[in-house]
Amino acid sequence: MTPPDLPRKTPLNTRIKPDMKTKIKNIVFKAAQNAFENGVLSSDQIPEMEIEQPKHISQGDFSTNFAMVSAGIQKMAPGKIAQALISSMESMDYIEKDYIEKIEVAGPGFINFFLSNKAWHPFVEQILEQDTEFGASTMGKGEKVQVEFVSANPTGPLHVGHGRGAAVGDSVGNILSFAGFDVQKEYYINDSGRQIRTLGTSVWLRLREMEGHGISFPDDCYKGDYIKDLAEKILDKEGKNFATQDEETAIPLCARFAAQEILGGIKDDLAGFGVIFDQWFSEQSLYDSGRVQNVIDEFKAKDLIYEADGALWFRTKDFGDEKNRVVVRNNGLTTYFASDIAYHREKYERGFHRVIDVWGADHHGYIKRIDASVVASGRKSEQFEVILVQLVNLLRKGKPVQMSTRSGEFVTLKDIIDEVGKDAARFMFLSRSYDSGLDFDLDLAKQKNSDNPVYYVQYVHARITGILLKAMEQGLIEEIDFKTCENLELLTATEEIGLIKILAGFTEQVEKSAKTLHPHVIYTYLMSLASAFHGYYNKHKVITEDKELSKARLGLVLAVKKVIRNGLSLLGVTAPERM
RNA sequence: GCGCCCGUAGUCCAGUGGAUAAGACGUCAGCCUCCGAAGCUGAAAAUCGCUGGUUCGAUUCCAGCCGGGCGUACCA
Repeated sequence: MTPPDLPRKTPLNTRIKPDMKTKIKNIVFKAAQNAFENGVLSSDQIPEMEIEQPKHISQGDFSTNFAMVSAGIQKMAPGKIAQALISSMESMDYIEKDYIEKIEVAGPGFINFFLSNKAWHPFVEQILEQDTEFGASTMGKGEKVQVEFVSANPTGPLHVGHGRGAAVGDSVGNILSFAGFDVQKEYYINDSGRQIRTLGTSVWLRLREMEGHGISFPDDCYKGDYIKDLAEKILDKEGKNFATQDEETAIPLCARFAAQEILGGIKDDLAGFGVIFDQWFSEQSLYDSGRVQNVIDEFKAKDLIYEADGALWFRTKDFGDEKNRVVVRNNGLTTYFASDIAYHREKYERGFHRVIDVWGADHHGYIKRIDASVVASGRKSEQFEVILVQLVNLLRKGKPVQMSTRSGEFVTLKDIIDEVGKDAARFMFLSRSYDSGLDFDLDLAKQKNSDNPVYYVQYVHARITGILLKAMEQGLIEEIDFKTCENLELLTATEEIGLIKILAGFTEQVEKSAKTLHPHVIYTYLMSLASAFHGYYNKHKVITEDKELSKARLGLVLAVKKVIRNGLSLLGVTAPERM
């Protein structure tokens, strides 16, 4: 048995993060070693064990299942092993003893550790000092990760579904970045192919119509009013140049114009939603640079692509897909899949070690084939991850709203932002796991009342700002923001220690969120922190006659304010000073 | 048929191997001469879809079934 060395330094007043779990783990290892040396335990084997935080306070701050998982190895009842370890710990001499109030055996053999108040106080100082950096982690070790999301075709405005994808992708990017990854956010523009051609046709027909020509408008064209607006814009800018051209010349011109206009609108909408991409990547550029053709040639040479029925097929079946997929149709046109192969290959060539795509759940059938292309390009399957965001059901008064781009009947993301507000919309989208479908009731979301959870959390921030301003007026503090705090040892109320425990857990939640790629972990965390704060606020006054105690409490609430702000910012939600 | 996601209180959901299943909405009963009541306290409400299996231990993992959503194109 080779337990890690116990730290010799006290965590108090140091800049080192007090990592309780590691310390407790070390104590357990050391105790097991002692017990073995004294002949109490029969084996020095250390099994897979965990240090966890129990759900109930009555079960202590930390607990370990060491005794239970050791039962087989030691051939002893878990309860006896636990008792032996505790005796061993009591005879040990270690610094952390000061911070551990008691250790006891409970339930089926858990060893529960109860920490003293002063073990928690240093966190408040740490938060004040680290400020916007508190909660950050080095977990990612600078690994280059790309998160690609939204990537909606520039054939129409963004709708609610895109909003959920945007909120998820942006937050995942923020969280990974905060967790120490080197993140790039990217939008893939499908500015090539049939849909763009259809867009051009739609606009061109409307243009002809305005010129007084009789037209028949095909079913597969886009019917929304925005198409007419685009046609009018063309008239304004280009006069009659487009409409008088022959069809083959005019349609691509219209397509290009329309796509650029729409993309501009998409960028504006996303900016209004607080989403800024590091890069906008054009599908057409993959054709222009010859990358699509190159990868097809290369894969053909490797017999990964073969010809049949006049088309070219990629052997995705060899990589676990249900069937092989077409990359070049028998009419000579490439499929979307062809450029996607080139695109994903290019991502890794740019140096990303991990590539994360955020897709709507209706695209789940594409995962296997893209994965196949990634593996065929010499990357590992684990380097490609897809976040599948389940669909949003838009409701109005509890009834589903029919939406389609083609028919032109939809509620745009912009509509929602205008009516609900960016913060409320983003918070709503991230309120639950994207593994579940989301019912988005417009009438409910439009309500600017207290039913909206975003106010619950933002209110904490505003409330604390109010307290700090008042404290400043009274001369208790010099600035609304400060880095150090006196008298922390005066924080002894159950609610105060409870609050600090939640604050101390922020980093772990960030890591959990980054590991699982689930932003709603942060949402849940913020709700519990907000709840704990509101409870504390109602029970205790921060500013009291006791100036020394007040100072300590001001430090605590400022720490809460900072963590709320840091957490909200990961979700792309602002933390207002007043509401 | 096959594939992916989901099935936890009246409703919406968190929890993914451990000890008393968390929260919100709704319902009921309370709290503002006092740092912001967009808040707080308390109560009632869940055989964790069903059946097996793995495990000392399963809401959590595995299999089968049932129910819901979404896919299943030489569309994107």
